[in-house]
Amino acid sequence: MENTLFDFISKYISLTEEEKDAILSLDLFRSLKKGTTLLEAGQKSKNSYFVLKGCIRIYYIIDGEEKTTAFYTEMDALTPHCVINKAPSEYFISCVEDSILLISNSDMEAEINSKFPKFELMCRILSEELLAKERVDFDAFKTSSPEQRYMNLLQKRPDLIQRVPQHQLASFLGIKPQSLSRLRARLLEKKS
Amino acid sequence: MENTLFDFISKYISLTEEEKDAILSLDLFRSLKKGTTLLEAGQKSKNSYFVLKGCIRIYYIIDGEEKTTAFYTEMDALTPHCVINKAPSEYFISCVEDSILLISNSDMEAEINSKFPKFELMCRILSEELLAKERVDFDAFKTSSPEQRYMNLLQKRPDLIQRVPQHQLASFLGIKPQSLSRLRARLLEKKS
DNA sequence: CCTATTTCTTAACTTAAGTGAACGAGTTAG
DNA sequence: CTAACTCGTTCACTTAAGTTAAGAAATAGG
Repeated sequence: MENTLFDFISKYISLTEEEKDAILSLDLFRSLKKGTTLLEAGQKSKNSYFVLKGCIRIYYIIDGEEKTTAFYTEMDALTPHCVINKAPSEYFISCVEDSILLISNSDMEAEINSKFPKFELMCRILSEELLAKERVDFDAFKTSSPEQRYMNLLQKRPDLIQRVPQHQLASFLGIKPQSLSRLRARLLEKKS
Repeated sequence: MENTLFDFISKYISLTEEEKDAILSLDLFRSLKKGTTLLEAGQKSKNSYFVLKGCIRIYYIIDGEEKTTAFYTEMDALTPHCVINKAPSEYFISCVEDSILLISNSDMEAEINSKFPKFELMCRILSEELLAKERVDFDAFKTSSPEQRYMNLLQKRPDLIQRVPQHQLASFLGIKPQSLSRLRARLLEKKS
């Protein structure tokens, strides 16, 4: 489990054994049951999440309907919007599966960042990378149809289609569950 | 013009007069004519842009069609994906209007960041903010219809609708120009 | 000033997503 | 064990976006 974390960090900076021990001694790992809510809309929070194992999702409740917009799986990091803009959250975060997460809080991170420039550097590079990636994903979404988005997902994150309920996938693809069902039927038709 | 830049920076860190002079002495401001291409698909580049005045856009050419996915106006900063992942660009960047930009390159930034921790800090906070904002925008896009997206744009960036050609706005909203025309006609109908 | 081009709109038709409802399979709770 | 739910699928119908084409309006270039 620790390896997942240090493999991730090593993509950006290198840590000494002492530094690794210091991080582990903070005791930030948490095991959570499927369905556990990590953040609720309207709530304020300073917590960021790093997924070591499992899957968590962001969802909104709009007109009484759940709209899932993002999934985070192994090696994904997530700092909720409410932590950045210090306002109540617009969305919920919950566990899609039993998961093991690293949960840190922004005060602690600020302290570490100011003490260890190495860590600040990692955070900058990571955010820049994630931002560039998010923009490319957004662009791909804008320029493609639901069907193309589904096929793209099938290519890029085939695991998601297996581990996540269809109705959550549907809103992730920007459509209704019935449309996803129909779309899948249409694709099967085409293949034969 | 310099004020636009320093107003922006002051939201994150404070600079001494010497530091401001040092930045100005780098002579990074560029005036560009409407239509000027800043980056082409397939090309590699290390340049980042900060818009002091005017408007630039990102567009893809997919099946021979231009698809505009983003607009950057006054006080917006843009580091293209190809600068981050050091691969050829997937998209074009060009000026929608006559514009004044600050153009920096990543080698220079890396040097400045390592010399001035203050600057590194600003970059981290800025990227984190932009990432959080990009995610919220993406979420809003996923969870709304073209009509809602248009009305949302009317609220959040009314200037864009004035200064940008409709067919570029259309792909920005994820639809075809004809659909945007029809959508606008439909909305006018509703009002009366 | 006029032509060529680009941009925007309109229309008729096609295709696919939204809506509301119903059904069966699988799961959960009493 | 059964009743209540959740989940995925299907269907009929509505609505809106895609497509193709044509023409009007605005813009740019010679």
